[in-house]
Amino acid sequence: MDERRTDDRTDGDAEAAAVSRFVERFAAQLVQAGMTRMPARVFAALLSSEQGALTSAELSGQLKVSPAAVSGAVRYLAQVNLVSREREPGSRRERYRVQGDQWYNALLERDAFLRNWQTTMREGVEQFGLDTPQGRRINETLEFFLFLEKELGSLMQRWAAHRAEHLGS
Amino acid sequence: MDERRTDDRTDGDAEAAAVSRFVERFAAQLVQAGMTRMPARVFAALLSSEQGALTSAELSGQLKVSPAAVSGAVRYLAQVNLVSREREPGSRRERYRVQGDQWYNALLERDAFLRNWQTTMREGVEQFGLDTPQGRRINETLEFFLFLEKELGSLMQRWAAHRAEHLGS
DNA sequence: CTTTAACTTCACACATTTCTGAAAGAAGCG
DNA sequence: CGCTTCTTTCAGAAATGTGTGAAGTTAAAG
Repeated sequence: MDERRTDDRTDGDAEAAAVSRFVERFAAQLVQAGMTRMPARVFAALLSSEQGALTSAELSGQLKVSPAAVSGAVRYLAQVNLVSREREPGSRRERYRVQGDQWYNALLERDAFLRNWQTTMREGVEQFGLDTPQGRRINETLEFFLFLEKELGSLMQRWAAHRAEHLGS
Repeated sequence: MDERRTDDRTDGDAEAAAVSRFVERFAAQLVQAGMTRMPARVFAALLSSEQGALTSAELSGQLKVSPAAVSGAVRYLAQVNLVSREREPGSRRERYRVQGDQWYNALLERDAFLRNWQTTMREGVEQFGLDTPQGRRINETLEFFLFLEKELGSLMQRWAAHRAEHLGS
């Protein structure tokens, strides 16, 4: 173990820089996977925060972006259930928190995608008919999506079990 | 069954329009899932083609885009193993073909993603340490990715079995 | 070895996306 | 009930991405 966290707060700046490196690197990978930049950065920052929650001002400062940008990013993240909003009682400050079951939800959200794709494929099969090569090819894709939907359900159940066994929370 | 394929080639235009609708719709969904537009359109067109393969000129004409655009799209698709290039012997024409195991490969390609993410998460865990909430949170994410990698492997095996059983090819 | 057909590369124009600053909108506090 | 503080909305500037046309490259055919 090298220079990680020089005991609590001996050097806040270096610590902050290290956090920033991790945040930006993770965010970049999320972007690569299709997420837009600002939501990715906000999500990474929240995941790296001690409490798993930060205020708008904290995010704005840490990521060096305007409050408006944070607002937009949070709106998106809340919509896809990766982040929840908390009103701190007795203040107009709002805290944004990463969901404990973040990726779980993110994957489940893929189900909606799969449904849409299945619909499209079904229409394709109808249009071309199973007596054409195209029709059969598209039908196989449809079968794959159906298979995937079924499998992802049980996969997430196994994850929930695995998680409960290995980790307290 | 309504107006699908009025027996072979009675009305090529209407048929072409119907194909185009399917292609564009499917492409739009691929775009929504993160693929760039032109590769998505090319892939959808190939999937809907009778032979599962088209020449550059055919794609260019059908999608109403320049050869340059097709070239770029195909380069990408070949890179991610969704399409293979075939040289028609005795002609400078090239045919692009959808892989039979398209989605299979697309998913396997995700493995590379997972590895990268795992690396980043491991660094995060090291940086924060398991004695911090952040560290534990990031560690759980790492565990999830490890779990996912393992599960996806067996999932694809099951698909291969399922496919072999239900379909001839 | 030249011609010609097909594909590719590259610079640029157009379109889209993304973030900011300013103004308006909520919500506690005096 | 108005003041203050935080958040959101919106128009526009800046950055980014995407497809085209023209020139360049490769390879078959004469």
